Amino acid sequence: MPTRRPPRTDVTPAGRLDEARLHHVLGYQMAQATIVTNAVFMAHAGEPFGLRPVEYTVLTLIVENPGGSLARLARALAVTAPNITMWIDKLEARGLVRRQPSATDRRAQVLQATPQGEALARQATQAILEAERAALTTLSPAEHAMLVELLHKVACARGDGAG
Amino acid sequence: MPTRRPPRTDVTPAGRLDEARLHHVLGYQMAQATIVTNAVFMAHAGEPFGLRPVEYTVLTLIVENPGGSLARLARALAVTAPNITMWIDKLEARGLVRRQPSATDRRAQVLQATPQGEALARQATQAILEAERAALTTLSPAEHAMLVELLHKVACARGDGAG
DNA sequence: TATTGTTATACTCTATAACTATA
DNA sequence: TATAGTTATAGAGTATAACAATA
Repeated sequence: MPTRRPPRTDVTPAGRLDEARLHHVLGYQMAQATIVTNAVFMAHAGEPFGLRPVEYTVLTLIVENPGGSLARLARALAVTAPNITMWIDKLEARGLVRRQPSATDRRAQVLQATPQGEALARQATQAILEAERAALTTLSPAEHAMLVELLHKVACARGDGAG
Repeated sequence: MPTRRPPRTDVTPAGRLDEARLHHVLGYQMAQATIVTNAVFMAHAGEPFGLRPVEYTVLTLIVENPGGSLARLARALAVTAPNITMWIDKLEARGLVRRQPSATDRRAQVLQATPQGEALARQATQAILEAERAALTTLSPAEHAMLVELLHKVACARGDGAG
């Protein structure tokens, strides 16, 4: 007679550890899922294109919002001003984005992606979308789409007392 | 006549930036949502109980899996061995967990939470669950539960070619 | 030969403080 | 007085390499 094991539905994906109460903590599940999405990003976009997650996000937000300032970018990503300065420095040194003086506010700098930056962002996004779809066969297309929307709703809770 | 603004459904929660293509990148939405869950954790569990996110997770996994090894914990959290050693050092110095020699493997150390560690983990989990529920009024209870399950499915994709 | 755990070390990333310039 | 951006500096966190002990 084989050893009986109690049925388990709550386990960590890799470490085979119980997570009975932890299972319902959203922050914990976010961290565990981020392990997967980070690995997908690094393998299919980060390493091929030489981009860190933050660099990719910053670059793409600039591509999709030409003419934005560094301060607005810092708020969007919840990072500090010196931090954004550093990442823009790196992207500018690689010729992916450009700083230009704002026409309306002489304190501010306006950001714009170069043609190379736009091309890189487009290729990276394409690669990530395909890689995520391929990696997450555990989710149906409908579930995948629903997850994205639910996460967006969570993100929109920002400012409502969460941070 | 007021200035006309084009209707926008895809914007960053805080920075008011378009994210048309970025919107469908799961890793990006994960990062944005993590800003919220991290803030909730820090405000209601991290600062009150003096716990970093990793510390909370490590402690709770030990509470729910007494007798596990450091190596297994490292795999569960996808962190390196020296990293786990450091976090266990900190938790042990605070009297929250204990290391004990394994009875079956003389290389391994077995981890166990102290009564104080168990109490702290229980209180912290309670606080997080309540705080997340309170902060995410933008999600219905059903959506909240579904989000947790979808994230769990994503996390379970680990090892299937994602990392 | 692989695995467990530790130490030492370096690197990445982030945060804080102080500053200039402009609103 | 507040905001935009930069610089300098310190701190947190992580990774790598090398090692000892055991499987």
